[in-house]
Amino acid sequence: MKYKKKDRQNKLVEMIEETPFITDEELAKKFGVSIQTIRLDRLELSIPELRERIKNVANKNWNEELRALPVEEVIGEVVNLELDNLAISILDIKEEHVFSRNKIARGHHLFAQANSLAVAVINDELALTANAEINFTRPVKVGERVVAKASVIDQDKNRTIIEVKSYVQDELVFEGKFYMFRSAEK
Amino acid sequence: MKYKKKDRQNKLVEMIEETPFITDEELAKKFGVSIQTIRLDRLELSIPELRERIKNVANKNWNEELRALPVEEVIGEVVNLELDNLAISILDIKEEHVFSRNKIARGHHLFAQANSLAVAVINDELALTANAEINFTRPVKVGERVVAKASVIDQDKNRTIIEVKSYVQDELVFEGKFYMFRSAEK
DNA sequence: ATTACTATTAGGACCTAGTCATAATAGTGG
DNA sequence: CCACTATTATGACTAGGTCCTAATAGTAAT
Repeated sequence: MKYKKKDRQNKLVEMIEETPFITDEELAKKFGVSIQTIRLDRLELSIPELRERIKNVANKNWNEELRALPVEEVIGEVVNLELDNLAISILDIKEEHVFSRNKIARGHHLFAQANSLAVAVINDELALTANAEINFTRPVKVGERVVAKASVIDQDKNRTIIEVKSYVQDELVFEGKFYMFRSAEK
Repeated sequence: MKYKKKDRQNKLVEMIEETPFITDEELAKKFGVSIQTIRLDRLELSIPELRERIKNVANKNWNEELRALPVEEVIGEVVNLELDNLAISILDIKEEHVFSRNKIARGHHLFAQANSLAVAVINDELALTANAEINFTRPVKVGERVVAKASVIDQDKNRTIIEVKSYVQDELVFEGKFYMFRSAEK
């Protein structure tokens, strides 16, 4: 009974993350408490109201700085982007990313995050991966947050070399060198 | 004389398309008319209210995030599997696999097909990709069918090397060498 | 049991960005 | 001037909240 509040608040955070388009009223019903309690919880947890949450999700897609490349084409969430220079994205490893047997992330998700970030950082309509050398340096488990950092390390007429390093906390979990084709020269 | 009704409505459509997060009040100011006029205009043009517009953008974003990568065990359909020897899978490239701009398949899908096939061919509970060298030899377009063939080319105590070649018809579109870890020895 | 404290619930005033319905007024064409 | 459209005004109502105050319930320590 003592931890009831805590438990509820933890579940609340989870639930709102999963289905952010949920009203206080619906939440109150699900938890069997009053709307006021839900609102107190949100206040304590600094979770904004429904409309703000919707706006945030919508804004992700409408961020003017990111409009060079449609954001939905990047795996993970882009948190920083300087075209032709560097980019950073975050991918939270969830159940759907891992092998059910051992809860280790499937390689192709880490690859997808890195590869799509490499595409995003290139300021070009047509950016294609020609080849890549990649390394999975440490297994990533469910619940971990992978931060991928892409940086352009070489660039000539129509080829760009991009290095992507992905970390969980300070630990390197993936690194890759991507050789990309561009349509136009710089 | 300001804008005529028709003109204003045309401009209105444009403006809302450009900056969908604009209130009727702001629109009224921009056009120098009353809020009611703007609302009549929206009614005639069947443009939903601000909150609905935001919700639409948000929903689009949300759906696209959810379909980032398919969740199935193996990406593509396995048509042949001999454990510790070879495996073949087919992946039909659809709209959701390609860049909207040029209809070319995103590299990570080809990688995912190859990598998950490499995992599948290994007769082991725990098979992880350690590193890989990959080559995208030809862009794959929407509508094409990619056939991936994985074959074990070397195997020792707890490492397996797998070569995957992917074809569209007879054309090689992707090749990769995957260095995989296994938990148990053979 | 009394006090202290947290947790929960309740209520009201106010807010934004609308909806819908009704009515009055302005501007223009014939 | 009349008819008609366009515009504006007004009021009642809505969802999904915020913010503030106040009452009550439950538990813990003295």
